[in-house]
Amino acid sequence: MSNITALCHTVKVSPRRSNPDTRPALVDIAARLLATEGPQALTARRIAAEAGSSTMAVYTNFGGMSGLVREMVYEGFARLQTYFSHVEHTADPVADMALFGRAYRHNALTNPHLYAVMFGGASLAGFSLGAEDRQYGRYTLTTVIECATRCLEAGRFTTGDAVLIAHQLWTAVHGLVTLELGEYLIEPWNAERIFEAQLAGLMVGVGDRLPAAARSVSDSRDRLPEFQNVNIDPAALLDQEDVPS
Amino acid sequence: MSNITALCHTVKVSPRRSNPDTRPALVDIAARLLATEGPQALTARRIAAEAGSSTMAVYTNFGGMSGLVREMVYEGFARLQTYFSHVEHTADPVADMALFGRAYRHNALTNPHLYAVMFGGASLAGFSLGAEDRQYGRYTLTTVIECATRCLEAGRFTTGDAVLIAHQLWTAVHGLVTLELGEYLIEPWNAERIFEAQLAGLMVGVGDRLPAAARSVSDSRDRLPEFQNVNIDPAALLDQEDVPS
DNA sequence: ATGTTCGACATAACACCGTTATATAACGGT
DNA sequence: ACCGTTATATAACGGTGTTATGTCGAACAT
Repeated sequence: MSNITALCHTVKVSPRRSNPDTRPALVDIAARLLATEGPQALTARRIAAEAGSSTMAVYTNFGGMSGLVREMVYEGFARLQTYFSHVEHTADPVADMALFGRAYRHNALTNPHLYAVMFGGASLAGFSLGAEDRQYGRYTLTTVIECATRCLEAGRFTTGDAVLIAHQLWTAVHGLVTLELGEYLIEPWNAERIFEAQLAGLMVGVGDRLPAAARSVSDSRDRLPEFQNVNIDPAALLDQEDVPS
Repeated sequence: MSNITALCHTVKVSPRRSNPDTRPALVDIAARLLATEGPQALTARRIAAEAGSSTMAVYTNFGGMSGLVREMVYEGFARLQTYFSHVEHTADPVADMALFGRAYRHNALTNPHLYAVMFGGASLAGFSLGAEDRQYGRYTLTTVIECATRCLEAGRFTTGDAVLIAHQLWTAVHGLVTLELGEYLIEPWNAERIFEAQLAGLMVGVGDRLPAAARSVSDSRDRLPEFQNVNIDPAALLDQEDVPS
């Protein structure tokens, strides 16, 4: 009797919660393996062995390897967002804009494998992100869009709209960073040159005056060392909703 | 006796040439599978079954799957070079420059999987290109560098040098195309807008006057339909040295 | 013309991958 | 205390690239 009522009302009867420690531990191990040994080390068996459990832990906690690399992508965007949160609003919005580009590149060069999973992920484990996952990337871009808006309001940028300009910065820096990360494609010293030229050229291209743009880009370079001290908390993943403590 | 002399002189005794048809057939099948069914269909067993042979054919002809995808990369750069060879020198070098960008994007959007292998190849079959393979990409870029030189000589570009400008165009368009190919990252209509803005902004950013740059970019768009009729010869691979007939 | 030889190809096995079926054990609600 | 549900372990399945082994055919030397 009560069984039937329970079935009709709520089916939550008596589940067994998974060990709350294993899930973050798996993410942590996966992130470490990805950073230290590259994508080929990111296998279910390896991760399970490293965690002292079986491969089933990956499936109960993430539903498969796809869910785990999805978590990696979230982590990657979270780190990018962390860097973005460290660029302060100054009196020179164009310099702030350039600093966003530098933060983006700094994040990619600091976590190259993670960045590769974020955007080249279609190949890893035959996994590709869904539409809803992509929203994380677009949410990250809103910070840059706001900065572009400030540049437009300040009269520094005169061409295009804020969304378009933010996308221009994104695609340009992403292209450079991607080719920079792929070995033997661009020499490292050349990448540095191209990046600076790309940054200054973009500012001029969207309407800023050449001398002012050059000065802003130069100023933003002086603010780059701040990112060296940014503390990336490995536990500060985006999936904090199930890690309440 | 003569055995010893033969050994000392030339070791070429009596090899069995591999069937001259199988190697191009495998490349052709691989290219077709990649284009029609994507990277996950690019397996040794599948290719061998399609060719009616065993997986060993891949190893005798290419030394493994790595060699086969290397051939795919060559094919990809050859197609890009084919498109590049179709941009003619006009009186407006900036329009030619912009057309190179359009040719690059057209090639990537026409052969998306091939493009992904060319630059995202680190993930496919755990294969990454070597330094010598990368030279193909840089050779392809020389055409663009020459065009940038013409722009500089014409006084249209005033900032930077030809190599730097060509790299700026490459990285910018590559970044846009990469994000455009990754699904759900950029809306298609937005990609079009960003590309046009990227193109015009780059020209202005490297020193061209805004109205002239806008006109050149617009003119280059009118020349784009020529690429629709470009005939990509599937047999015109870069490894023609061993296909003498 | 004939024998020899060496490599291309086929078959089957190996090691590894992600995934899943099954059994067992541990937890939460009644 | 019981019982159901679910996490976990073990082992297996189908798939991958790769390799060992054997066969056979084509090209050279005689």
